[in-house]
Amino acid sequence: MSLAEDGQPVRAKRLPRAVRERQIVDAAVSVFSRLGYHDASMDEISEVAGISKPMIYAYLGAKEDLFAACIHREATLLLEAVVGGIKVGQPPDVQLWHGLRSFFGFVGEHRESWRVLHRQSIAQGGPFTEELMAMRQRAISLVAAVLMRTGSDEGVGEAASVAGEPLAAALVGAGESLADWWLDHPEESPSSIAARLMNLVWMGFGNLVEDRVWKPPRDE
Amino acid sequence: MSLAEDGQPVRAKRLPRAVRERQIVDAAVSVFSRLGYHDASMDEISEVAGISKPMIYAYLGAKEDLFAACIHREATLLLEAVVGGIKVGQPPDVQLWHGLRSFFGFVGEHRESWRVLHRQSIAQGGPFTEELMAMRQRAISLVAAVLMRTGSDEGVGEAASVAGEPLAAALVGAGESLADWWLDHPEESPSSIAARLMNLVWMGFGNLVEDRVWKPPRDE
DNA sequence: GAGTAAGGCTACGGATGAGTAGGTAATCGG
DNA sequence: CCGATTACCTACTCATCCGTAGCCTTACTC
Repeated sequence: MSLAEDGQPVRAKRLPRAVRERQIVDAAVSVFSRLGYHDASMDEISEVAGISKPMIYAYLGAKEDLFAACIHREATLLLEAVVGGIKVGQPPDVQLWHGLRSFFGFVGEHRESWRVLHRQSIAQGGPFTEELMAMRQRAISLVAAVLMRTGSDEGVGEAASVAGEPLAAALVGAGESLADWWLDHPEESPSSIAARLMNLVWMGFGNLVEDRVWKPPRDE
Repeated sequence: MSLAEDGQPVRAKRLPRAVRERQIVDAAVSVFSRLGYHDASMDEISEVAGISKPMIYAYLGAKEDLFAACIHREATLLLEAVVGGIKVGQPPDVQLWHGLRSFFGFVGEHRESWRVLHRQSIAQGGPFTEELMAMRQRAISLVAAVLMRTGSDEGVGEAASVAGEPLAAALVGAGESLADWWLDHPEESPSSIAARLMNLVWMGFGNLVEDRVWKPPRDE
């Protein structure tokens, strides 16, 4: 238990429910990220949140519910960041570029969120996967829409239009694991990571080995 | 406890240690894959293996050791499959194609192995990640070597040679998550999955949206 | 400034599951 | 055929940790 300097037990200051809920989810994301779902104990989360355990149960329910709340909040934030980064009316490669930059920008600034979101929720399976699947599906649709827009503008080829969704899935997957890889190689900048993936998926190795690379437009 | 039809307790038949160890690891892979590291209990593994729990401890040590043994065995098998699938002396795109096909072929026939290897070991972190990292690094080096060979043959461009390793990392990552995606969309064939990734990383979207696709050579 | 609702706490029950102690039966070298 | 070795088992101990019962205490409300 926490004791003040005079040895008296410390009671947390009274705060409105909304604020506490935020603090609790913050703490939970941090602990889940560091220890994983199972090794994270409700006791530790409550300690990090600066509050006692029964409050978590009162506000956010059981451990599963708490975890689901984490997933949901972080997924929403991530998607908003990516959607917000894309400017309509641009050519598709530029849209893709901005989307990737927003994505890696978010992951770079919220590594803990990403760790919980991707690694943990995938590994747990069950009810958590659904939340993640929903987000991934939205991301895939987004990418597919960008590609299809190109198609309708310029008369897309048969192969691409038929395979739009799975290709988008592959790209989203590539982004996910490159982000994972990045967790373990944190020295790179978000833009440089985004550029790597952009070159890989837009130009392809076939072009890259002959030094034909993709470059962002002037205005960045 | 297991009882025979006459109500007598059943004692497992005596078998040499090597055989039992194999059975135990087989059972462990299956249970870890289905339930995840933490929810898998040693009791259930012993039951699936058709043997009692102390035998596991006697032969393979604690739960962590058992899991590490699973990772190690499956990783070795996977890498051997991929390396064995690549024929030297072929052009780089064909080598890549064969490597991808072997990879997805293995994952398709050993979904349980892949689930343990990738999803579980990544999520657990700690000592298990190392084993996986080592394997991934070997895969990355392999891919990088294929790309670099192209470079020295045809005078590779500055961008590609500088970025060889990270690009290979991105490709390996893309393969990993496409395999993960595949776990949840099992209706596709291994070749079709491999072809998707091949097109994505070799041709790039830039080509695909204009219907320029990559096709395997005549002899498959 | 009493009443009350909402924020906060300590301390425990109960389940689960890792790991072990200590003993029995089958095989093998002599 | 007889130790000795090795395979194998049942039945526990002990720690961890989720979730809750029951009880204070602070701050608005009239």
